[in-house]
Amino acid sequence: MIAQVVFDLPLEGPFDYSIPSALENQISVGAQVQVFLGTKKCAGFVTKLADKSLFEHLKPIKSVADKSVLTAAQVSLGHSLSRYYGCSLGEALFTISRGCEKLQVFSDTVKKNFSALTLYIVPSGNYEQVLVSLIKPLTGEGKKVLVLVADQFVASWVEEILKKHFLRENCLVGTRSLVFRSLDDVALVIMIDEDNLSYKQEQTPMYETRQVLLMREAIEKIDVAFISTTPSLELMFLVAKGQVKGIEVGQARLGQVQTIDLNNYKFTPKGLLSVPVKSVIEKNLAKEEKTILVLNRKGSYALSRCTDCGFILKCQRCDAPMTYFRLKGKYSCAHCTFTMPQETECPHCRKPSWKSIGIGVEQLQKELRNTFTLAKIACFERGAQELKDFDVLIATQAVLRFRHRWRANTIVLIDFDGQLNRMDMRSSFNSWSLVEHLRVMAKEHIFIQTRNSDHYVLKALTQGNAKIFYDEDRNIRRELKLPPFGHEVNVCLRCGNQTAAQNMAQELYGQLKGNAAYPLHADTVSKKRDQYRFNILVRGQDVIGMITLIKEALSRIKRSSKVIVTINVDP
DNA sequence: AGCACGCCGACT
DNA sequence: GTCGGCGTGCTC
Repeated sequence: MIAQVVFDLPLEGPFDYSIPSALENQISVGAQVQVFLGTKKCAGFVTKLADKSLFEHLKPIKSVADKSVLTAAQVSLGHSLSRYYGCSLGEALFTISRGCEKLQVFSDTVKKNFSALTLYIVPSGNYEQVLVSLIKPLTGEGKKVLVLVADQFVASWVEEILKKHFLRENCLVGTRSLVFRSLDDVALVIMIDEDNLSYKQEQTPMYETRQVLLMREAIEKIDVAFISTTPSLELMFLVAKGQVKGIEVGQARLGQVQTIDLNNYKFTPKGLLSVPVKSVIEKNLAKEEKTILVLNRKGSYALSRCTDCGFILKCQRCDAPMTYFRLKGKYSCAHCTFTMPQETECPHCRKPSWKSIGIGVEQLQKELRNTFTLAKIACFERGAQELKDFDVLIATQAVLRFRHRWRANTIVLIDFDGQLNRMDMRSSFNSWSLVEHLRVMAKEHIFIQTRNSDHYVLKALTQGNAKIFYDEDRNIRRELKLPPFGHEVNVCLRCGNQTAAQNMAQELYGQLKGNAAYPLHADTVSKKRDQYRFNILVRGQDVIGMITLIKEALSRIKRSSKVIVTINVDP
């Protein structure tokens, strides 16, 4: 008997090893073993047992780790992950294994006869009743419930709710990697806010938690309940197809959304605050009510440039302009840690025609201080766990972490258009979803400053009608063959040496271009943290087919060891 | 990915 | 003469 073993490396494998008779009864598919790969001792997982090998001299398995045995279902999930996300089977299995490291519990297997997928749409954002009604029937029977949450803030909110209603510790609350835990003793998986962006892993394998959960459901037949304020289009599509049952719970309340059309205030002095917003802040100050101004930008200015020679200050390590921080008196890069001291003249031509342009938090702060001299104005800091006392708060969307604990009278979106007009297929969803979540925080009103009042996102928001948004966004995505109607796979090649990365990208592009079935285009040249990046985007219907195609193309070209290749499905 | 092997340039 | 740079290719 021989064992086929895979490693946590970008190597396809598997590698054959002989099984010493002393270890024979400890080795099974899913077992973790220690072996020598080349000269190094490595941990690996057994993926198959076979009678013979094509290799003549096999190394023996050195030892077996008694814990971290993967279940058959987890190994099966590993295959699905590696096929769909283009990582090696070993990388997939080690990702799964790390995801349940601290949580491996051995208890009775829960019998499952069928599975159900349900989406609870809760426009009010209050999930307490749904959570309790889902979990209550399962308590006292030794069955466990997994609750997947987007971040630590939602985790502690959910834990508080559970503590209030249930005594027994039969719920496990955790972020995305909890999706890999063994489900043998689990009766139900609840995924909260599946549309949240932090459910996407940004390292290999770049998985999407919702997708992994659906893969697991297909393999293991487990009940899954999604609870969301603004479900993703991907999930709504499954509801429309009848694969997921959709249930709307309650009505949206609070925050009425109103637009402030900036086109109507052309002749007011320039600044970030429109006349109606100023008067609302004033009213709130008089009533001692709080106002939150949302502006999704850090720093003062988007970029600094010379109005004479046109020179733009860029980061030394990245192909991106530097952001100016007026209060700190320096320029800082959004992509790395690089900073530079403030200049008073053009660093290139030394003329005084040196200007910083764009809008940001610091400018808004200055404008507020000048207009409302007596108000307590605070800025929401990124790392902040608590809110300090204020009358007017300037915040990025990170302020949403307080949405279940805390409310303001009025919320204003200062630069909604900047948000909406990003050239990104998800910018419409993200803008709409942001406001829908902010509604939970606003006691009275949400004001949106915009020049695009006719945009379907704004119509959906002001009319409080999600259907307007979903219908229009679905049509656009269908037209452009974007998810859920098609998929994108991005292959990124990065290297400190520009020509090395470029040559390999060119060669790979040549290999993929020949395959006429897939429309394809090479992407922009940019540099991040001293690494040059080239992207090749493949679009199509069948993800696994595209991944196979890319893998074949990669195996045909000669690979420079310095160039790092990453595959991102639906980035 | 990590490591060995191997083939060219500047040093005691 | 040797130390060490990194380009190439393999790991059962």
